[in-house]
Amino acid sequence: MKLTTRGRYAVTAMLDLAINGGSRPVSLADISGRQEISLSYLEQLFAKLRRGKLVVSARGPGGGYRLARSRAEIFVAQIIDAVDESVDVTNCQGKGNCHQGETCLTHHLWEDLSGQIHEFLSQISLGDLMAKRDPRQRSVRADGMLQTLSIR
Amino acid sequence: MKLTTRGRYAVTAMLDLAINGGSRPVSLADISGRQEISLSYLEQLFAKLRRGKLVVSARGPGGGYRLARSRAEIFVAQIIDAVDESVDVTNCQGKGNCHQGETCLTHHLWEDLSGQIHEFLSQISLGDLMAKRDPRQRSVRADGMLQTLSIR
DNA sequence: CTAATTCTTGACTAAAATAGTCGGGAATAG
DNA sequence: CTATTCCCGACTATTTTAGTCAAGAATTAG
Repeated sequence: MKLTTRGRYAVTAMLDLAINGGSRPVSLADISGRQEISLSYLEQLFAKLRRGKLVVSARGPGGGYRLARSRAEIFVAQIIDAVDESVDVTNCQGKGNCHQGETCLTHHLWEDLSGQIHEFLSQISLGDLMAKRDPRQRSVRADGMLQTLSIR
Repeated sequence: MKLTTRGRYAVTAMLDLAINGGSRPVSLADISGRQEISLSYLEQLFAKLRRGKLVVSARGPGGGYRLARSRAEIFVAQIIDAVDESVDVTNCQGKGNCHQGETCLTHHLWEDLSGQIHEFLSQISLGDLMAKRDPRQRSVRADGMLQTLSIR
């Protein structure tokens, strides 16, 4: 898991789409104007988001992009994964060298943490962010069920 | 909140320190060897970690670094904050322009999410990562108390 | 049909961040 | 004294980020 400015742009743009996209598509020019992200850069991002099946496009006048599914079914982790191809963290990729070394241990611990962050962001949908009724409430997936946990 | 390779290096190095640091300090040369991070780069990272009061140093032969406090009192968010100075996300920094605009809305939502990630990483200590008795158990701070939540 | 709109693609570029290098110091243990 | 280790600043190479440009394809409005 990586969390860069590009990922932030992507989430921001998708949020804009979720907010401003009703029945009709939203053009990149509109998003560019509202979010102050260069149009060409948005084009690059949306190419990846489209490949990631998160948005669908419509060309021609009145065209643009719309979410590929409902706000509740698009999660932050998916957006970031789509635009930020993940890096390999280990330097002994299953090669089995550095066996029992501290190297493997810390790398494993990091991967574990990274996985937890990913899991965390997999629980937050665009709909959750928009709803935001009570920011101190968050839903946590546990054993397949959704369990509401109030934090802070 | 940003999560880059630099932050990963820092957390990895701090984990190494937590694991290999007993009573005596650990030299950067040792960490460099184990984690395959260049010595000079580690020096830069540890300069920041020291300024962030996360480690203390000891010069001379047998010297090195040790954690500034116990493993249980050093949290991942603190490490990342120390080495990855955060960026400002908004483009209308409280100036009040773009009032009521969609721009402010999405930025606010992003900041909110970013804060949640930060809060999440503020709950995980080096000790937690090391303990890792059952990776499916994680502690979540709620209302000042620690509440154990089993996930997945 | 025509023209304007909008996505689509690829190549290129500027700027910033990342990762690493180098060389000289200062403290300190043995 | 001397080897070790942190400390510091300047410098550099590489990669990533962000943006530009240009040509083209699909589609809709009129």
